[in-house]
Amino acid sequence: MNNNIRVRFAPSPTGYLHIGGVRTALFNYLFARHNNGKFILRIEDTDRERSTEESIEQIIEGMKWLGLDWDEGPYRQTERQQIYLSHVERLLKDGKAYRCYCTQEELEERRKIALSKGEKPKYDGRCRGLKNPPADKPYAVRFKTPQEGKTIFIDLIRGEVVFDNSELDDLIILRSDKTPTYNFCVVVDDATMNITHVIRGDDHLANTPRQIQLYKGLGYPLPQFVHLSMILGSDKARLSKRHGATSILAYRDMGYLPEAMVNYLVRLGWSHGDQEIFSMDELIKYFSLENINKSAAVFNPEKLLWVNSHYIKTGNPLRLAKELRRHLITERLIADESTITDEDIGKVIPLLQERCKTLVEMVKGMEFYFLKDIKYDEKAVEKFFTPPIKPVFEKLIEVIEKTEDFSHSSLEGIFNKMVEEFNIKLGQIAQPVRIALTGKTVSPGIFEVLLVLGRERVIERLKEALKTLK
RNA sequence: GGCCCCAUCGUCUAGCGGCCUAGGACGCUGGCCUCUCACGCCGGAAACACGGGUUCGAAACCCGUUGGGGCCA
Repeated sequence: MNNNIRVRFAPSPTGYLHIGGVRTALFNYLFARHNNGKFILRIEDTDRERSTEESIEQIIEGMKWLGLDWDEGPYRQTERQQIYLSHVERLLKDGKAYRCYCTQEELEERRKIALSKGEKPKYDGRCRGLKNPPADKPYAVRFKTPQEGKTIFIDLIRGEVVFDNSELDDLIILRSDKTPTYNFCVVVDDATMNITHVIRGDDHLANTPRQIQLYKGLGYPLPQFVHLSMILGSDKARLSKRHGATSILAYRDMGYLPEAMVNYLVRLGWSHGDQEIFSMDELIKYFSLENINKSAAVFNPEKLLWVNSHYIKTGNPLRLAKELRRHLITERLIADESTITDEDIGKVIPLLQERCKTLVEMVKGMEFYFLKDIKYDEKAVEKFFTPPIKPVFEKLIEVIEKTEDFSHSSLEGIFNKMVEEFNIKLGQIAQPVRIALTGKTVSPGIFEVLLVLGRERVIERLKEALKTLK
């Protein structure tokens, strides 16, 4: 309907891309896509001390991995310094801002005094109407903020929010070192980029009245504001490293799928009836701000794991193979430049889909398929490679070698016949064979393993096992 | 400390004044299935923070309390 909608995700590149940030990005993205609007990526690297190129690369890598493609940007604040400075000039010229010659030390001093008297540690506005400004002293630029009345705005998920202007002080917009400040840059950026909906974290709610005053001072129309509640850790404190991994790429490396991350994160604060699983297309179709929850949400790793296992279970093997390749390489099961195809990798995947909750687990489970030499689990050998199994293996090799039909049903028939012949239970054959073929007591179904390895490798491995039996 | 925001099972949530003796999902748990491990299937325990109003009727509306979170330094 409205194709003029423009939203942005504006991370500061001072570390990795946080999953809280991802959720904010996702909500912006879905809102834009649902409304046929534009999604803009803007890097807020004003803080040059803490911003790094590496961090910018990580943000972009994370966004791409998740499939959150942007329509414009990435813009960078460091490339927009002139724009900020010209806006400062404009405010000075219009008499809406003034030079403040107070030093850090003086301000600190006054703040302490105010605090000790039990007063608000607010700037006293002493440079506001300065008649004779000192000629050569360094100065900051402050914005003249109204001291009376109220600033009222409608937050699209919280409703009316009211702040007393007396709470606001004259905000510094340009530091004495000529660098513009955060709140000022945000407003100038959002205004000049024609952002219609500012969708961001709750932590910016209290900044909004100052920003609104800046919009007014600069004569720009106000955007709509939408403040998303925070993601908390299990102790209800703001989610941080001490709650575990918070970097999106860390989750990728732990074997989570991007569709699982998106699906889990979107359900933290947003819902569509009782539905739990959503494709990206469904999310775009259903997403709306009205269904966003006001309260903060606790990040729950168990549920994320379940969502991930769902996507592993239901994923197309070829699609999973693409994502799995990265992990096979880090686990050194295939070489970096391996020519193995996704189709090849995809052959084993169906055997593991029901059994793995992460791709890292899947890689573990696939070792038997890629490894040339099987290393036997010691305890398993002790328990299952007992003398009575020797004739069973010998017979099995013989039968498998001469069977024409190397299929699931035929193999099942062969095993069943052995069960009768040796008067044992299926498990008593399956377990030793499993160990011979995979080295472990845990694996996919035994017939599936036989099939995926193929007759030659099966016989090879059974013979190898026989050697250890003596 | 001041200001702002929030409050349904342990967790994510449905609920937008009567459909609620509160539904779903994760997790937990009892059972079934079974060649291992899983998957799956059937069942169970588990919540409207508290106190006042408003109303014929409140989980839902208003006020307060408590608790949690955020911003400002």
